[in-house]
Amino acid sequence: MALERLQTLRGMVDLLPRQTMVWQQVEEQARHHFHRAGVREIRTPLLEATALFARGIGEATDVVCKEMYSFQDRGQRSCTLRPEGTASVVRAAIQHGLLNQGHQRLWYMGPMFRYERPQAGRQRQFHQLGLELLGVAEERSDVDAMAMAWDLLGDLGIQGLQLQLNTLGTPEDRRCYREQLVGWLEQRVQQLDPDSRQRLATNPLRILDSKNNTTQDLLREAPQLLTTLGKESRERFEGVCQLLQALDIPFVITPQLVRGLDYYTHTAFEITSDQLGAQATVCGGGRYDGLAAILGGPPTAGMGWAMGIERLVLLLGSQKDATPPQVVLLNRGESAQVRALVLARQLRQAKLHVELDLSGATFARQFRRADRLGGRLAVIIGEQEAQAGVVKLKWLHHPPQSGSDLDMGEEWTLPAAEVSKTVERLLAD
RNA sequence: GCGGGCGUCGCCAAGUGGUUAAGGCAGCGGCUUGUGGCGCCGCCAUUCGGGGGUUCGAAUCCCCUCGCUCGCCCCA
Repeated sequence: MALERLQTLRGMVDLLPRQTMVWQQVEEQARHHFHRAGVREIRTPLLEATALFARGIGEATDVVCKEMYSFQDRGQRSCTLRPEGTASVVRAAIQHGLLNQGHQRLWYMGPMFRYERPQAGRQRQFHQLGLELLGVAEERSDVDAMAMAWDLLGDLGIQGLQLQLNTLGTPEDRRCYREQLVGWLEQRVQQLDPDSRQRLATNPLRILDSKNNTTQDLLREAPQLLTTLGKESRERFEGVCQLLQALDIPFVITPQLVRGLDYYTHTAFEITSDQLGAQATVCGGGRYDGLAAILGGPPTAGMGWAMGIERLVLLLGSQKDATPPQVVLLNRGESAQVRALVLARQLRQAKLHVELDLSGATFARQFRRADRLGGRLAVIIGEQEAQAGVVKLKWLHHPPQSGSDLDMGEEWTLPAAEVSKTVERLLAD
């Protein structure tokens, strides 16, 4: 009877060292980006009261009704691992009175959880990078937010992206349109695919997004949200489009872009890639002017988006090895090992990237490993050097072009006290 | 939740009913009692995701199960 293998839960993923380099690159880029734009970071708990998401995201949405990781804690409270970030950020802003202190420009990054069947670009624990602008209703803020997403992706060097734009109007616009659409579709139920029939009762707007071809053909004749919008909503949308044009950001209007979460109003958008397979959305977001009030706060305009970091990393072409060390410290013999330990610390305090060989293997092995690591300079301490209070220096690869006085293949012996300076000088050339 | 594909060593991978389960990479040890990037030698899966069955005999066939993966769905 074999022991049960302990491994990650389904849909949960370990990030190994060769992958974390790319993640760090994304994280750093994001930090700089937001910093330059005056957006400040907010960190909220992974665990929240279930009611926050039920109310904020919408009881009828797939996320809430089938995808949440919910459980009772020891105090019989219903808790949920956050499936997205916006509800938490708005909750925090309300709870701490941020909404009474002028508008807020906030970003976050961290794990989210949805109980779904994993596939390419979709995991049960995944990571999002998000932006929320609270307290500004201006069309300019919609565009500012979208521009930040677009430019961040651009700076990361991601190609082949498309910005898809739509408007959902006000809740009244939507309600009105929904009635029209449902009325129109009910007369044609027989022509609908089973999925869409189901949705007619639960979430009729999502039918617009159906991938069923005959349904899509049928929908060509259906009433359009864009044409049933109120005047104000329509003008607002046109304003947003013009501002995007002013920024030279290309976009396509996609009337069937509906978004899954209830809280969206007016602007809705997605940035998609043609290289991600079925899960093509890299970034999604929109305006959610009603959310703060739904969560019990002061009525507050809101605009935001989230990016899936796993999908970004997929697009970045994944893996990078660690940068090679500048110095590798080879050492063998009891007292030499102690000296090497001390020296490694000194060199690191001098801000050098130092790899200390801890294997105790023969020098031949240690050289081999140093070479494979791609180290530049070898510092060698054996018993003889340890006795004499010296170390040896040798290039592992060709010295920098500017005629270093230590030649390739040559070795210098120098007092331990001078190593730090000499190494810095050699590497600086 | 529903379909399709797959599961042999840390990684890649041969093997499709018959005695000891190829090979490569990585790792470890040696050739070289203290000098690498090359080479050579040796070691590294009593076992083929797990369980049951068929058979004289199974990694190879059947059933169940778990996991991975792709798509539907949904979205980041």
